[in-house]
Amino acid sequence: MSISLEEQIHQRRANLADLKALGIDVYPRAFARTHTIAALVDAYGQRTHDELEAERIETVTSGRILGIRAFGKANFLVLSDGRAKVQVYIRQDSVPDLDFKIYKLLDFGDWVGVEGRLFRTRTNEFTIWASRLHFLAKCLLPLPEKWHGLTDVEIRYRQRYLDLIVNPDSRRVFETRSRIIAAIRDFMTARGYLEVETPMMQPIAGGALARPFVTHHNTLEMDLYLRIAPELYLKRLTVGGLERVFEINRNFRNEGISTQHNPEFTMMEFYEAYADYQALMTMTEQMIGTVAREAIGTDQITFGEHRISLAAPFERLSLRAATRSAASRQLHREVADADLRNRATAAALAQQLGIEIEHSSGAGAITMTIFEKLCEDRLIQPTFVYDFPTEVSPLSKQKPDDPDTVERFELYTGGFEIANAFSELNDPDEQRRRFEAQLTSRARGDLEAHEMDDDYVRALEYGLPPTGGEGVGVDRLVMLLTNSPSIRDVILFPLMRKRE
RNA sequence: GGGCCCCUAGCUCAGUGGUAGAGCACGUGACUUUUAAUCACGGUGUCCCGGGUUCGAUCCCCGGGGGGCCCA
Repeated sequence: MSISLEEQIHQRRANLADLKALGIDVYPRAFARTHTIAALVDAYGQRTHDELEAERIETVTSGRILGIRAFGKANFLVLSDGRAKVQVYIRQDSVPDLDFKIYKLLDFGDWVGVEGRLFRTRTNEFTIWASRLHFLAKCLLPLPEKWHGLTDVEIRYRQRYLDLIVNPDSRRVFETRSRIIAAIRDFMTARGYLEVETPMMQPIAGGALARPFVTHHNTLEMDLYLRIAPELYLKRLTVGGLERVFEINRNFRNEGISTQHNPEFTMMEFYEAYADYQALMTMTEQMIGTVAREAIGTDQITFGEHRISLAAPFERLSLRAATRSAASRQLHREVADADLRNRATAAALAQQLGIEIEHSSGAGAITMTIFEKLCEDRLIQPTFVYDFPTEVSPLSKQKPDDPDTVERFELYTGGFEIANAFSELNDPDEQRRRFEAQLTSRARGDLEAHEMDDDYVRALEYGLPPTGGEGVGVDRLVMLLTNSPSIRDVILFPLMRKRE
């Protein structure tokens, strides 16, 4: 009697041993098939019973057993190649004796190859009438149940292979993710961008305001950071004359984990000489719509309870105006632009709104905090929020008539940020002053403040042309386009605590 | 880091202060076009871990672990 898990595994191992005893190679090297299951279903799945009988189509295919219906001398397997399923009919008098013995030793989850003819059963099911059965690999552990599938999110993330075996929707998310990245790459290369790769291990973690992971190179005896952004290296390339560059790669930020944050995440970051942030807004709304249409066939999406249009043009909203308007509504009085530009009045405003702020925050950081609290999760339709405080944007170029404000925007959709862009600061003297201001913040205790990067300033001294740059959060874009509520649903192996 | 919730069979889930159940899966048998196959028989377990209360804890209490959601 095989009942407990141990006994089920034992039974499967016994079946494997019996297969070996039949003299077959139970771990064969290769298997030549004429069709994948998906190709079979695509090509012939619509054929009628009479058409299949007339054409007598022979096929060789393979997959994992996801169903066994046994009737003694007439048996049915359901095979899956992950994208499609097909039924296989195994009659004792239609296959060699050896193959029928193999059939008797099969378990749910095993990999097999099948040769046979396509037909439709009495119940009109598209089926392969097997003439040969080949054993390809054993599944030694019982799989999750076929009807309810696997819903335990912890197992889905830790053992993604099980999720992929039994939850076709999960596989579809990652197929869509692949198409999204391909569509982004196509969009960029079609516009003359060069795809590059820059260091993931950096001696100075620059290009963003975030805490880095630290690592160490043994023979160089050098501490290194996993990059928080590729920004400063990509702009060095623009200094070097690469006028349009992009990189799709991982960033690492040593901060909290949430439905919108994984410590490692994928960014598409690009720089375009002679473009400013206005040009990037136009390009971004084209890119998002194009990628959506290419990856999922439409720019009209459902995200949770929302219907969202990703068709250009997107809404445009000044950061301070959006913040003032939300604060005014909540306090039932008119909040002035000046209130956001002075630390004392901005701090007072935050207090009235019941929003906590950091001691190291100046007026700009306080404005950002208020914006994030009051506005961010209400920005459901794609919206460019533009003109950020200089204080929180050490790498962005100021507006010509307003040194407190930089030419920067973030794109919000579905209630979260999916892109961040600006006209790049290319004045080396101003850049050095900004880094020094960041060092002051750091001294006051802001662990996310930017470090000094002398070589980057030196690169600017050689001359960076007017340039616009942007980072697009690929994982979050995938969340939107696959209607996934958590970033862990679009990352194959999200970071989890160690087990045991 | 804080709050709330969850952890029971391989999976999906019930349940109880008296020693644990269902469906699927699994085993045996019947069945040569079934399809969540059916029928008969069989019945799985560190009730997340540790401690406490109790005659007795899977259940109540305390601590810990892992996960989810919300907040930071």
